[in-house]
Amino acid sequence: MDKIWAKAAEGLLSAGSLEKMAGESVTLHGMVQRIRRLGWGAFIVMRRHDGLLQCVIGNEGNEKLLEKLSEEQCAELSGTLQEADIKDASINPSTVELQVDSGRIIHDPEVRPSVDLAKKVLDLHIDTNLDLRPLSLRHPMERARLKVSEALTRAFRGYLYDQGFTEIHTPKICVAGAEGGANIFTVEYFDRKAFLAQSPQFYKQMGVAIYERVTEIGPVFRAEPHQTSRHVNEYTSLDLEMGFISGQEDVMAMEMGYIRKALQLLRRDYSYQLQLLDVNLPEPPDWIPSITLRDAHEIAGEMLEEDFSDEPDLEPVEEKAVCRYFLESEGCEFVFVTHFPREKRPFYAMDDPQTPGDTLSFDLLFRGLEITTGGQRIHDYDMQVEKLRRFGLDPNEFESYLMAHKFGLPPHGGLAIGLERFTARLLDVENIRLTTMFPRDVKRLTP
RNA sequence: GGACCGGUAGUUCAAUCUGGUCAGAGCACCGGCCUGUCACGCCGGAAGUUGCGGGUUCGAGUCCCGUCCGGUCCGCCA
Repeated sequence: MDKIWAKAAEGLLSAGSLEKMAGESVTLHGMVQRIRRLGWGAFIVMRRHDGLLQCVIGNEGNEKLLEKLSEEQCAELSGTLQEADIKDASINPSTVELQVDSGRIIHDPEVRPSVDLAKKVLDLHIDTNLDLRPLSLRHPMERARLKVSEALTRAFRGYLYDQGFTEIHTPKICVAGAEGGANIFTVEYFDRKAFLAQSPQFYKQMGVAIYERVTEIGPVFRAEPHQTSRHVNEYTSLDLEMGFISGQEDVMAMEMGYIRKALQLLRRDYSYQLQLLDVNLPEPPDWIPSITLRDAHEIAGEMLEEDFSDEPDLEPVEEKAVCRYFLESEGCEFVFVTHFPREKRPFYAMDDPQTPGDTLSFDLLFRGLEITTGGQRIHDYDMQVEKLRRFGLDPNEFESYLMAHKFGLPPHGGLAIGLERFTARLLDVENIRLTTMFPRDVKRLTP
């Protein structure tokens, strides 16, 4: 019998700890990001798990290594960590570099990279970038984007856990769709047809009666044949649903709390990525303006000198105009829009008793793009059955869902944030495919 | 599903409108030089069936038709 010792894991060096190790002898692994050869030797920039590290190697005694060294090799370098004056922090966010004594190539790639990963900015056509995703994501700036995306999920988990939410995992293979309108993918399920989840909505609502507050981070699938920079057919949804709310404002406040947390976490733990990507991070807001859809149409109408009052939803140009208005007037980059008409919202949306025809629902706009939809849901069984009928749906087909209502549900509401969209607007990236690791769209199923 | 745009070295682009020294540049690559670079620098070299098929023409990357592939935007939505 062999034994795997838990403490063995502690022997793995992290780049974060290297700064404190100046003067020590270490052996480090990494992949060769770039090589700058000079007459006396070379600078080797090693790509490691959380950053880059400059390594200095002289010719003497290392002739063979230097001759064979090339990009994307896996290498092991031994030497002394020493203080370094690094001009460009994107090369090395640390304050040390490795003075190499010896090294070896652990693995040599079959072919050289077909794109120039050593460039500071990976200047690729989006199509080339996506086709070569396993390679292009190795570039420091490309992988930094997904690191920011990680921060947003970390903050979501952490904040909601602190607020008493339970993280759940709901099925992605379903018997029916939750969202009206959006097309749904069909899959073969043994001898039956099943569908890919468009949203964890039903299960979140059931979860409210179980844990009172639930959250899920998971994939959702939309079979819409759209071809735009803000749509993909599989994306990551940051979901929450909470019981005993007094109104949708409670849900909106919870979202604000999360956003503040996310921005604080980014500032605290992701300064390397933010600097590398030259991110203009918003100040954590103390409040966010909230307007009705009618007001939004009016504001957009004035900004664009066009009449939107008959539109049931916000046009993309309106989203941009409304955001510009509140940035200029209030200095705020977030805007809530509320009271969407009944026909534009799913059957589980609570109707507003004050303004017939409207629902207690909201969107959150950020930098010109809708990144969230949420609202109060129907908790009363009779009310839900009646609304299903009004939508032309058969309540019998929603029997397992309606069990939640039938056996009692607290007043509740929730929301869903599009992770890739939030990340893209935060980073000022035009196409959400670039904030998706392996995007799925109408044309793309690989890599 | 609709509208518009594009496809030229490994890669990012120029030359297309106005057909004729128009097969060009940067980076990557190969060779040489460089004792601190940091998107290193300097000198030299190799690299393209201009997506594919057809047509017009003395001549097509360029104009026309077809076809394949892709992008942007709209409907819808996160």
